[in-house]
Amino acid sequence: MVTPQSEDFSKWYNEIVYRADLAAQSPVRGCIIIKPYGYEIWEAVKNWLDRRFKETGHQNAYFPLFIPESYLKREAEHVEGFSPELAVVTIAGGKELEEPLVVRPTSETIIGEAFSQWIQSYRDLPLLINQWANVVRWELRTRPFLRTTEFLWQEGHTAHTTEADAEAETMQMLDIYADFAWNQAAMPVIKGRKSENEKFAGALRTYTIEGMMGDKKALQSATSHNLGQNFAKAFNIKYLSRENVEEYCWTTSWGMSTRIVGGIVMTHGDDKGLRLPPRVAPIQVVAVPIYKTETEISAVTEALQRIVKELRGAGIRVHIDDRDETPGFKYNDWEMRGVPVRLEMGPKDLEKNSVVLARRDVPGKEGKQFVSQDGIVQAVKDLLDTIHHHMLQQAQDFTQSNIQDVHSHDEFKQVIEAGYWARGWWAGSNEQERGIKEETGATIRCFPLDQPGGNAPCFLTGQTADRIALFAKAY
RNA sequence: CGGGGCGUAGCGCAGCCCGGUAGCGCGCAUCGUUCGGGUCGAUGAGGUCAUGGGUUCGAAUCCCGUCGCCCCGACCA
Repeated sequence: MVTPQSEDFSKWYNEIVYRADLAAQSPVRGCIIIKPYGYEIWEAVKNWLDRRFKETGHQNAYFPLFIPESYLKREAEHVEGFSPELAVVTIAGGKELEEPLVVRPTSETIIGEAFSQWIQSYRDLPLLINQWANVVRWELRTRPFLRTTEFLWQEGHTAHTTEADAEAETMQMLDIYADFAWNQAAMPVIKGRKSENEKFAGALRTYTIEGMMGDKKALQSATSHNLGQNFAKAFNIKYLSRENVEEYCWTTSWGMSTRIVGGIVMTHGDDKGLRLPPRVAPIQVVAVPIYKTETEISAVTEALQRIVKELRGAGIRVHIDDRDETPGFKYNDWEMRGVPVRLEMGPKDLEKNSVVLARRDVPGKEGKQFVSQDGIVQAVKDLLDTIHHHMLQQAQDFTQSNIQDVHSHDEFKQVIEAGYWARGWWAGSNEQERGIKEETGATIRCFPLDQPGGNAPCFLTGQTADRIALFAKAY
């Protein structure tokens, strides 16, 4: 049995990560071993995103893990933002290095340097590059997947001729992330813009998708930055325009990381374990044969093999659990590991030409149904789809019912104190935003892109505000 | 960096106060049994007790130091 979410969410999360076999602790502080089952979820993320990146004209490349320390310093805000969490190599090959190398915390700088050489003319633009990589940030507090010292991600880096083009790229990638979250991971994230305090170090504007986890804390699930000309100026990324004038590029960067695996766990998991959204689940259907005698074993196995072959032929990811354990043990085991559909087949099914399909998202008898073996492929496909939508709907209901509108400072404090997200008109300063954080622990998660429009008084200052902000405690 | 906890079998822990040469549960292996919601039994394998030093005839246990990891905060994807 796992610690119930209601008792200690954090403890629940840790237990799930290890017991569902997603990851293991490593000998290195803050670093985890991503085990095959967890890595397969990441591969699902990766494969989907990679396809979308390529469809939208991006190409993959790979840049060095090490970055000359001086590069980081070329963009003032950037170095200030990242220097506290850098790992720096000062000795290599038994000798002290002339210039220390930082292990990349992100690659704007070294890619910016490359871009400055690659780009000469407006004909070279837009330049659309992505890299799949590991990065290192020496965070003070780590948690499996959500914040590890080393993590995997993709970082897109692009250069454009105009601010409008850069902004369009930034939004396009944000939309792809949101598409992934909603339609693959069944996470109803909210798209929005970061406040000045929360934006990426060195960016002009940062956009984010924010998701509500099972404990109502917010998780920044991906970000997309319009870097303006900040990095172009710092790294001399210039092009010659059609009019033969030298101009600075407008650049963007955007990323999603292995953090999303933690987000999936915390969005969907329950007290029986993990619940994986079907489209990212490494195993979509686990087949459990049921039998008593030798004759039954061969009969059931044979029929099951046939069904599984059919399902696999249709592109469904099926695993047969033929371990020498009792069915009950297997049910619990696969529920812990979050497999969306369990297919049971036993002697009774052979007689009736049926199988049992059990849904992970609907507990107990209610989620079980007998289905004819004829048309099993379509039935399973439909069921996986139904499960996806049901999980999305559940998460959406949960998110919506835990966001409260606030109109005054007192109301705000109560709402945050009670663990909800607060939504309210905001015209406060950066200072006042920091004050709120100090006072309640909540930060502006974003200014949602979806705004009501018009004006209303700021809940804190009473001044006329032209936009609403979402506040929450965050991971 | 502040606060707390923990290092003993693959995992989770007991033993330590009151020194005498290591034990329980799970897991693992083999055999049998069971099998539509965590079967049951038998046998067996597996440990430099984190590490350095000290006290002692004798240290997992007492004393001093070191290292590491985890959890809670501040920093952050």
